[in-house]
Amino acid sequence: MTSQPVDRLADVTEPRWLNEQEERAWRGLMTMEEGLTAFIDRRLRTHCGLSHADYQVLAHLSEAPGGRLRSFELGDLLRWEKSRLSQHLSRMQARDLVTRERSQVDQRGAVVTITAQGTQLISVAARQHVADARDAVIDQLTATELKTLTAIADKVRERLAVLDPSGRR
Amino acid sequence: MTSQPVDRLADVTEPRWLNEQEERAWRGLMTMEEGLTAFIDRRLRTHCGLSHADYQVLAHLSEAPGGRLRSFELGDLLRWEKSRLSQHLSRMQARDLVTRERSQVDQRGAVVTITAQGTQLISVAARQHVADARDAVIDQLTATELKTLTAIADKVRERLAVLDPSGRR
DNA sequence: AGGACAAGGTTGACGAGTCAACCAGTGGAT
DNA sequence: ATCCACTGGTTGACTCGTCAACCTTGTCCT
Repeated sequence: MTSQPVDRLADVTEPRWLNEQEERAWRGLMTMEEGLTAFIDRRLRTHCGLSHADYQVLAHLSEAPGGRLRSFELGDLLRWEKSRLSQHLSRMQARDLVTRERSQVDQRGAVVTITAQGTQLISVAARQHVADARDAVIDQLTATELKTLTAIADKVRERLAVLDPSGRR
Repeated sequence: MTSQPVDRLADVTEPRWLNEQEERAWRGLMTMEEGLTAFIDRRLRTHCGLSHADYQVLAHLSEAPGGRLRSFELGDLLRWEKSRLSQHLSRMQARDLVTRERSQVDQRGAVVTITAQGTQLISVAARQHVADARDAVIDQLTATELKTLTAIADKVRERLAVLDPSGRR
């Protein structure tokens, strides 16, 4: 629109674009991500009646001692906004997957507990989930690729923590 | 590659759980995905006022000859449901990022065109996007990792196409 | 030509996520 | 004891994605 002093804004106006190899990697990653999340969610939904979000909530609860967690602990594990968690738990409570009570220790707080039905469901869903994970990803890769993938994920997560410390919360 | 009948039956009751290495890879991948999509979307939103979805629409349009595409072509590129596309385009049209007209060739169809403002915005956003992609992922990885990542993404996408042919459409 | 069926899009209702505002309880400082 | 900031959670309004129903136009078959 308006003419600018070129040198000062050099990297704003002309960044280092991706070369062919980088472009392929980036597009591939984005497309894989979209496809994979859609796939996982769809399978869980149609085979178990759980969304991926439901699954994650129940998974964390079922791994916790007594199948119960404080709301904020759950939120930290999931890295969800508190309002999202609150609303989601309301819906899950209505479906009899979890219960909520006031904490005895801290009157502000809520304790979330997985129900028998929730426990039942997550046990089926976990089998489905691991089978899908194998089928779509894990079993498709060599041992080397698996190791590299882990390394990549570690690096990126670490980097994101630096770039975006708030990280959705 | 595919499991035998016997395995399939066994899978239902007691699947092959993930070993430690596999578990780390899978959890790492999931967490990276969530973090990365959140990051990309947040940056685009706060720096350019575009959601990632907006970005993808405009990117495809700006790469098309004349900055225009039939609705269904756009849908195929994005792999979006047609209703999602329709609703999203309505919102983008209201924000003066695209226009829609009836196709002359096929009276059923719509032709979507990027506006001047849309062109302006995508050019800024693309710079932001590539900078973020570098910063969070590309520049963090070695050449080998980048190559392996591409290979992994290719394999997974290919596998997903087999497992989930509908693939969100 | 006529009728069935498919293709391209739109709409409405609903489930889900985000943001900002809010409320109640907690825990210091003074 | 009182004031005040912080923490843990909930609510309401808005945006976004999905599903099913629907309408119009094109296509094919006879």
